Amino acid sequence: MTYSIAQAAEHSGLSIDTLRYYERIGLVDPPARDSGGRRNYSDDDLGWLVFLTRLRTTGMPIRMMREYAQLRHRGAATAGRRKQILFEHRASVRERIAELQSCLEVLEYKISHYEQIEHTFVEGITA
Amino acid sequence: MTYSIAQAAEHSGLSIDTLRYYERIGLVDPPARDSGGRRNYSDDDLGWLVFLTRLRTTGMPIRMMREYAQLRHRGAATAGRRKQILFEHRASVRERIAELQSCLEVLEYKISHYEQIEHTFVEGITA
DNA sequence: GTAGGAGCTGGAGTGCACTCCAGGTCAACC
DNA sequence: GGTTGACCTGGAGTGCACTCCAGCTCCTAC
Repeated sequence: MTYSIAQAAEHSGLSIDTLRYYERIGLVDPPARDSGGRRNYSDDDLGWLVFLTRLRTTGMPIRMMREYAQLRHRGAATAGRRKQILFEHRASVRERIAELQSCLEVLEYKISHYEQIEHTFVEGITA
Repeated sequence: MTYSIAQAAEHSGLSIDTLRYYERIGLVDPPARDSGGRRNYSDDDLGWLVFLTRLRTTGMPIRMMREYAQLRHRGAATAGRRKQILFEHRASVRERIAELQSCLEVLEYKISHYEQIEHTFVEGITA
């Protein structure tokens, strides 16, 4: 099964321009082409694209994704290093979640502060 | 108690340049100045700066922080709108956390995959 | 009184990750 | 065979959030 660039974009959630951009910078291997020179993405290509979007969503910088892509290209011998990258990235994602949760608490506090103001205001009216 | 720009930077975790930049774009009110024209940040100024860093950490875009800052400047009448902004932002932070957590699962899965490869490899050696 | 260091200003430059564009090709349908 | 629409290329442009710089002033300590 092969997919046009529009279908690959649809499936991965990336834009067509971003797909071509990722190819240019070496994040994805150039996909096969049809007789007219158009890209034909394979299921494997799509799988990799989807994985990339996960890494991107978690804030991995493109240069690190590229390093990972290049290691992957060099085969099984690089599995250790790839695992290490994911390992470190997992730690940073966990940190990020913790950071967001702590900021969330500040937000909760502020919101409750506004709710208290509103409450006081309503009491002021009814009193 | 007042603070130099270096102290304000230290306390807020923002750089000196960023403090001046935030002032230029209207994110923070111009602080008082000493006789030599140097900025003197008050405790209130620092509190606001710290709150801004929380919003920034959670990914609030600067234009939204600026809207909030402007509303704040207009006083109590805008409290409702400010609360609404925080409310909506809280929802987006929660979504972001959920998104990160779901990507974290993919990462866990990938890492366990690499661990399985290593395991197989070790078995291959010892067998 | 001068050397050094912190701070000042307006404006230019940076890095990231896209996003858009002009001008072209190609296949299919009417 | 002409039009339409998807896709192609290389390269330029965008938006965000800083970050850096030159050239200056001011205060302090020697």
